[in-house]
Amino acid sequence: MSAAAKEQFLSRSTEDYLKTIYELQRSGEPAQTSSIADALQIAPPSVSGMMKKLSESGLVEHEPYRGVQLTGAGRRAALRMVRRHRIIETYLTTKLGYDWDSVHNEAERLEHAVSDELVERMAMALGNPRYDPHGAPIPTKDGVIEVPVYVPLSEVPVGEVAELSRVSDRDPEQLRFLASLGLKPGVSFEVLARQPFRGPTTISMGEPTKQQVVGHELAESLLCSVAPREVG
Amino acid sequence: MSAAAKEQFLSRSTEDYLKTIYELQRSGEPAQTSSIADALQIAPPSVSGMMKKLSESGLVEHEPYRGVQLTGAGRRAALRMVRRHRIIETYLTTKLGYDWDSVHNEAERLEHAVSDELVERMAMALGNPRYDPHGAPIPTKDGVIEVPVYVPLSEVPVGEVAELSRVSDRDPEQLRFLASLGLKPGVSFEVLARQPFRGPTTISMGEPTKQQVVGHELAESLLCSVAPREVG
DNA sequence: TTTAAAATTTAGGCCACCTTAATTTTGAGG
DNA sequence: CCTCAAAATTAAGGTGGCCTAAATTTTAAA
Repeated sequence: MSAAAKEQFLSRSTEDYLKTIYELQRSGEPAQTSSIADALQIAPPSVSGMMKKLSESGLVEHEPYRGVQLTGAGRRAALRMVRRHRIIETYLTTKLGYDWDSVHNEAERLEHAVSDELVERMAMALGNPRYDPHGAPIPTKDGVIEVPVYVPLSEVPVGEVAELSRVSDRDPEQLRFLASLGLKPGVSFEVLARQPFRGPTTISMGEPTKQQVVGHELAESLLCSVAPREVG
Repeated sequence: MSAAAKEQFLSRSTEDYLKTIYELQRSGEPAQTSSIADALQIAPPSVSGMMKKLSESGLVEHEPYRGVQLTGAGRRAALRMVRRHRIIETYLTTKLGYDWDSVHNEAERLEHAVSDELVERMAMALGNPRYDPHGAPIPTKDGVIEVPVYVPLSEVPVGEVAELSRVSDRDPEQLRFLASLGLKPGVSFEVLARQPFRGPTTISMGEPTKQQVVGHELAESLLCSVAPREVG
């Protein structure tokens, strides 16, 4: 009776915890209780309790006072949720006319209610997309996810040409603002200038070419791909 | 502060109870505890407990030992769920290639997770349909529902021409069987014969015309519209 | 009219998940 | 090495929603 055999039922709450841990743990470090509590808007003791249960279920490894890491099973379950979330976001924007700033909340609820079959049907209808509307990679059905290397706009060197690859889907207001600037994944631009002391970055983009000034905080959350320089 | 003002949050469980009561109460009679328990696959005492809570919330009127009836607010909430369910079923069959026998369970989960906005977007994408794939009328956004008069096939007089209007969405096997016979809402047929003692009904339908024999139990669940006879 | 069967409610308990308050562990600075 | 604030855990308690067993009410049949 292997661990893979018991494809257990996970509560909505458990699914949320796993997805959150996955996202916090992307840096490789164990996820801390307080970060999880923060992300889920829950009191820390609730997290402690749940961590004990999750580790008894073999979904995380919990070293008390140190944090948790997903096990293989936990990671698979988390990636399943991530796939659902991103497929749903893509479907809602592409097929039902949602704006990219309003899909996150809807997906947050739907991801717990859809069946695997529905997810795959949506993916099929979309032509198995690889990225969601915010530029985030969509894990495959078998839990494989691309791990791109991003550089925040705030760190793209002046003079460089880069492409905006990914933005956070969390803040609707920020997304509406980005849309108003024409800043969405896939857009190319050149970094013209950057002021020191966490100052704004100036870029040029679009057709006809236009200059934009982007504040430091916002620039930090705009993840870009820089064309890799030839190694000479 | 009118009762309509407090558009309260309803738990998933509450939504299920209200929808069930609505469906049981269609005859006009109060819904009985045991019927509700039966429909929701729940023990009767659990229902009693919930009835007390629902009546304290003003969603039902509970006369102990006699059953419950929806209040205005309860009925509105129930119809909202019915609309969701039927819009979702229609969307899944029309836009995502689901068969009519598999949409019920999916809708049963999704109806609790979708937002009003998503429901309306789906309805819009479908052109505001009036009936779901099983022929059931879809309530409007404001809670108005058509109440057609049906005659079960088992009671349509021999010699009559009628149209199949509605079938139950509950039993996937029955739905697959009906599909294999070509029996779906909208199909017209003539009743050729019926055996007594709850025997089968024979109908002719289709192009080219074909005869079908339908057992009594199945015939009871096939709701038909008979062209109203001229009053002469 | 009595009384057994059926339906319902009350009583008491369990589980999942959340809370606040108290306690323990950790690790940075003196 | 010691102190102490921050972080995490344990303890204790609440709510929602379900259960079973027992008590009660209704019903319908003898």
